[in-house]
Amino acid sequence: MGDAIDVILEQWRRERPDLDLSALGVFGRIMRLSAVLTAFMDDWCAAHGLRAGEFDVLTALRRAGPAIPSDLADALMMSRSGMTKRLDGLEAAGLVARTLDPGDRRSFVVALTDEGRRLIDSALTEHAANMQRLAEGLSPRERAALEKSLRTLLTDNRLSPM
Amino acid sequence: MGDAIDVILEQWRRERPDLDLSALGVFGRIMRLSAVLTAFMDDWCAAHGLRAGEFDVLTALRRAGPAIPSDLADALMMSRSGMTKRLDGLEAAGLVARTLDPGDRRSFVVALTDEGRRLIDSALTEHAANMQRLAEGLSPRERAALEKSLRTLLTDNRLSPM
DNA sequence: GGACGATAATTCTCTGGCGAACTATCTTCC
DNA sequence: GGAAGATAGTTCGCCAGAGAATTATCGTCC
Repeated sequence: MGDAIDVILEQWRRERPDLDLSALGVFGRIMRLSAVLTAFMDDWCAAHGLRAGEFDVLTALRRAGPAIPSDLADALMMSRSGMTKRLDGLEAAGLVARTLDPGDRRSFVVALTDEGRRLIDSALTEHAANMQRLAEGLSPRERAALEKSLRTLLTDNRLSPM
Repeated sequence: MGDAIDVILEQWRRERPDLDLSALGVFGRIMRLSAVLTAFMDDWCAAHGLRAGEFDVLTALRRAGPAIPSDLADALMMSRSGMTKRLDGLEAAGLVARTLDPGDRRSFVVALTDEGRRLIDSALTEHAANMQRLAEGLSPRERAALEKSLRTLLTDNRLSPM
């Protein structure tokens, strides 16, 4: 009835009973789920001829509309240089287009091409079904409570100081 | 009263009302929390003269005792070649030692050195306090429910097929 | 007991992403 | 209106980690 994290917590209880590492019951599982989800998305994207990072850019553009590279980088919590590379690849693949930003000559507006929009729209249907299926193990009630707790952790950000 | 994921869900509702992407309320937050936690650990480890990956190896050895590189790689869900590199660094830093495995001449037993053990034992105290503090926003009740739901997601693994 | 497939670790190569520099443009402030 | 700092995007160099290939050893099966 336990998972890998239960084993780890038990090991800590044995080796360092003086420490309370029980919070790893939450954060350890979050990290592991993230790793598992990442691996899943990598595979799934590869099967659709995309890299996971590219999929993220396409979905961001699809749901929020055209954006400048800096805002995309912020939204995806990554560096601007990394975003430059991703956009290079997506542009070479004909999935996005950089056009001049009329309001700021330092910048560009990135938008989906027709092909990019078609691709992401068709992939999204399957993606939604995948996500739905992954969450099936939880009752609606549990899912709501889970979301609420995760939002709490994200929101009151006790991470900054140290 | 919303976070970044609430915004994203609202955007999807507007742009693709035909799709049910509500499961992103769970998985999006898990991915974001993981990114935030990773950034936190990177900074904190750097302040202690370690890389986050090295910290993971040291804690694995500390709680589970000496192990061979393959098992360490599996436990940390990473490749063996990556583990070789990490161990090279840790060995050069004098924090772990590879000794011959008497039972299998293909392999080595990796163990903490005295210095490695001292380092990780002292870091762990602060680490436990950090984790404890990060979870403070949740009541014990909420935390238990959160752990249960996360364990469910980890355990009934609907990820494999496609 | 020898052949053959599995496993352990390493090396090599490749790649995605980060940070630091750099250029161009914008904004602000006197 | 011009100097000074901030911001946008890119380039460059670097690094951690993945995967393929390699070598050595183990385990198994006849």
